[in-house]
Amino acid sequence: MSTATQTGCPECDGRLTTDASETVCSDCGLVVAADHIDHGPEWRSFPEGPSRERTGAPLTRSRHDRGLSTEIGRSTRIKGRKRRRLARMRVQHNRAQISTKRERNQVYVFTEIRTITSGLGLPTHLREMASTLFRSAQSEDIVRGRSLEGFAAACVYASCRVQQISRTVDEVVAEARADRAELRAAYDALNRELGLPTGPIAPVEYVPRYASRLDVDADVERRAREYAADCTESGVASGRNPSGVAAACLYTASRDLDGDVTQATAADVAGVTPVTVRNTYVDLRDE
DNA sequence: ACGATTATTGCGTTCTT
DNA sequence: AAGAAAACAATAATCGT
Repeated sequence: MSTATQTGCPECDGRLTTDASETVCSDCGLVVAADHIDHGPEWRSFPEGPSRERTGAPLTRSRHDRGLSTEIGRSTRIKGRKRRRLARMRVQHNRAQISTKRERNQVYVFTEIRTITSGLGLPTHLREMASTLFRSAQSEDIVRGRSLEGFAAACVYASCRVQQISRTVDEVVAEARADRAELRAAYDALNRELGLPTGPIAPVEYVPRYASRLDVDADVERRAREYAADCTESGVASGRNPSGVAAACLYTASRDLDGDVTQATAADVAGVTPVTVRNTYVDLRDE
């Protein structure tokens, strides 16, 4: 799903490779399609205000009923038949609560998953996978005690990992209502309890996207892809942040061909530091 | 919880203009 | 000569397992 070859690039007739969010020409680097905007849930459609939320604040994170629930009290002053009727009502009410809580959580998480996936320009099937993942999480009872926001983000991130689609944690968090810690807590739980088949993502998967952000020539990108493949081969990439490796490959390629990419700018698009780029660059050279 | 990678910071050096 | 970029080093934070 990561590499589809169809008709040629409108610009130079080169090969088009499609990653989850962008269709990029491998020869000239032209980004053919990169639709990131979704006109989904309404709070996202309102630009910056004091708060994007239209509803009030008292929704507590990580309490599964989100702070909104109704209890039927137990009064000692009511006796007899009336009392037993109340007890029955309480039982039924609570049962109803449990199922609707789940549903409410689902609706909430699904909409959140939707805004994240569309913000990242991820395809529909990935969104569905993320949603399914959350259902599994619910039925395995691992949601309790962790934030729903974290799960929404984690389900998206996990789906990317499983499907070898290159998105960093930071990129996901940027679109999500969760922070890094929440994502990780949920992601760890997901991995532990569900045993996801998540391999590391190959650095080469990051190259096209970063290449277009850096606005480098097509031959630089092509060379960077070769370097990325080498890194995976030779073990330079193993154990390292694939995003950083991709940045180093782009830097090296650009340097080879007298491009103007500095370690700092390469590091910047990949969300790593120049030091990281430099270290991988050195290792890449010595191979 | 551990070991390895990465971030951060600061600093003397090399390259560019 | 001045400023930017690349290099190096030490410690703190974070990641993958």
